[in-house]
Amino acid sequence: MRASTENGDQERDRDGGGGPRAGRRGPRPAGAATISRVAEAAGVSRATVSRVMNGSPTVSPELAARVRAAAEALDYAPSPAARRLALGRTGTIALVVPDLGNPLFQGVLRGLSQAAGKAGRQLLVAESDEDPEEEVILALEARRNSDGLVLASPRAPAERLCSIGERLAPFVLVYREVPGLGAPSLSIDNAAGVRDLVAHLTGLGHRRLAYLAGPPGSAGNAERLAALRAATGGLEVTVLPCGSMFDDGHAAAPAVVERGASAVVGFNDMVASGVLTGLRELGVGVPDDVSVTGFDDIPFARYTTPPLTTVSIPKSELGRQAWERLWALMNGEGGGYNVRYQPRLLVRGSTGPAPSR
Amino acid sequence: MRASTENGDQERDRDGGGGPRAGRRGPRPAGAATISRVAEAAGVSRATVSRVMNGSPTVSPELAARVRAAAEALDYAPSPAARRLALGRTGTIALVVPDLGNPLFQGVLRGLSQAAGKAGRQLLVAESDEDPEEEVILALEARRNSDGLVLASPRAPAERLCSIGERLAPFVLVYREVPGLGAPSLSIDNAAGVRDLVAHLTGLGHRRLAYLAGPPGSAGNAERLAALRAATGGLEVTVLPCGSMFDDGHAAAPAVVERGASAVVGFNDMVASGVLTGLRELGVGVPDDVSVTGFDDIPFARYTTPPLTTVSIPKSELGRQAWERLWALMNGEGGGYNVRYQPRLLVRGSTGPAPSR
DNA sequence: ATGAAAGCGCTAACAA
DNA sequence: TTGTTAGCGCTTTCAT
Repeated sequence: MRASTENGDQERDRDGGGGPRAGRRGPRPAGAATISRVAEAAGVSRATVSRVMNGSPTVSPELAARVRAAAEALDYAPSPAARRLALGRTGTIALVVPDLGNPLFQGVLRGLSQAAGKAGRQLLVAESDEDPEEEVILALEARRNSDGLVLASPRAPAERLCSIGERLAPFVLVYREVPGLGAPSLSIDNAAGVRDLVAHLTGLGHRRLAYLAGPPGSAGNAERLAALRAATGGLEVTVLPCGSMFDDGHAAAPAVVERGASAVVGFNDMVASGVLTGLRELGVGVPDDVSVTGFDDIPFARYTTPPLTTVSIPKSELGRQAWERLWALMNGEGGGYNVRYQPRLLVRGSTGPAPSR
Repeated sequence: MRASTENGDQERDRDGGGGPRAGRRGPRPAGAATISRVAEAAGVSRATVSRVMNGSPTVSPELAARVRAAAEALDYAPSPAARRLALGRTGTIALVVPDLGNPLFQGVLRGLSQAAGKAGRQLLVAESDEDPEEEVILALEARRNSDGLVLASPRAPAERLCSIGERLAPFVLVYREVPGLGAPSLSIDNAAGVRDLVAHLTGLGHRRLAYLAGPPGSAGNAERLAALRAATGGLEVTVLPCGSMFDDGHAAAPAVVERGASAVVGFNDMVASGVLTGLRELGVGVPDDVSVTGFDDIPFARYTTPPLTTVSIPKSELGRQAWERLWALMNGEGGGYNVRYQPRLLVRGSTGPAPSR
């Protein structure tokens, strides 16, 4: 499957010891200077070059200068691959998410990328495409190529995660909490968010709600739905299967109307925006005829018509915090407590008093 | 800056040859099986284990089975770090973008991630935060840790890019074309998109346009603006400094009204959506009083009120294609021709006939 | 302060 | 078909 070839480098002979055999194949970037060449050019040992490159203070200024000059002249930079092997450290951390198209994960990606970047770490990203087993495989592989992992795995079964927990360490879990897993978890208090939403809605007089359900199997959806049921004791709640995308919400509009709900609670902002549009197309006024709420506060939520009432969650903060935790873990400090971020209700124009009728 | 420690592993002694010295420090994942241990357990040489792990057909079935059993029992997987060094190949490709929050780059990220993932490659991602020099530094570093690079670098000066072109190879450039750079480029024909937009608008009778300019220094903005000027011979075009985010567009609404433009051409969909909202807040009807167009066709553009007229560009297709090109390049096949994707005009509700007044 | 040498864990010529 | 051996390019004792 792999093309091989390449052999266009002759000039090689380093390795001071004058090894018995010489000619070898060469998967070398063909031109990259090595530590040996620099050492030779500077007239010092490889150890000294290594010391200089790593800023060890135990090198005489003269030598250091000579080495630096030689390195400069040869345009030398240490091979990351060789350092990985020698150091047993990759300088990289990994992020595994189900869907890079989802603003939730984009948020943690950004936060993590910036935090890790600032600390001089590289970031490996993998997308599981919502496949539970794929999440696990990718996590394992990503972890082997990095020093630590941030895992957003809404689908993989808890037991599965626990069974590989040790091989994943150090790692931190985001948007989910798995009891018994030995990793810190950064999650959202979905129930609290839903309660705020429901309180807001009932305060406006709404008694007939419709819930636009997220993808089945999503841990977030399960939590939000359960909280909704718990928070709406005497109320009528219709659960409409929906999804997580604009189009899913859009397609659900007719069903909402048919059920005669006065308020619809979307699984997330995308389905909420979708239903907003769908409702308008159906001639239903929002919020005059029906109120709509979202969840997550994606950047766009402020710009729907009317602007979406939703609960805000700290997406990129999760990424930044994930880095902090991971960093602590990688330094052998404990992972600290789990935290659940409390969402904040954002009342905007898409909700209003229930129509009297 | 780096905490060190770790030393909790004693049991070590491999290396069949019985080397003179023995005790060593050990940055080993503390527990990971090595090829030597598997070889020992299976009673074969390391070479044989390597062969089996790499599916070489030149191993007798018995041996292969024994090796596989031993590997399984020890829970062995080859060290990626060691393979990198031995093979001179990382199994990873890198993507460098200015802003992970921008749907344009998210699109190529997704396309690339999926294509590379399907091919069993890992993906390294770095964000330059719109800093031209940072783009270059990050690109260089990312490239050293990968086998190939996809670079979205709207800011870095062409000469700078050319000067490091060799060290970046193999790589492909997206959303930009740099003559003389020895890398294939996948870009968007911004001028064509703008022409379509202008034709559409003038066809509707618009004569006074306002352009909401993107960030200064953005290559995309420069192209779009130049094309706009070229395409609007006798027309009045006001250029309003704006930016690339929702809020920038939103903030520009008053200026649009003040200039009395009958149509506003947004640098991208985000500023267009922003101005849409801003205009409505000002009591200006869209498209009755003024028409608005965007650029890019981000997922949300269909869901604004009214839905945004824009030009669609193949964001994730760019990512997929980038992988194809990179793959070809990595196999020593030429990079092929540069391609400019032609955007497609999407007429939606945000544009209409110019008011007669 | 500097160098010699022994690996890190794997692959691939080469020999048998 | 299998083993031996020489690296890949770096870091790090240990001895000087």
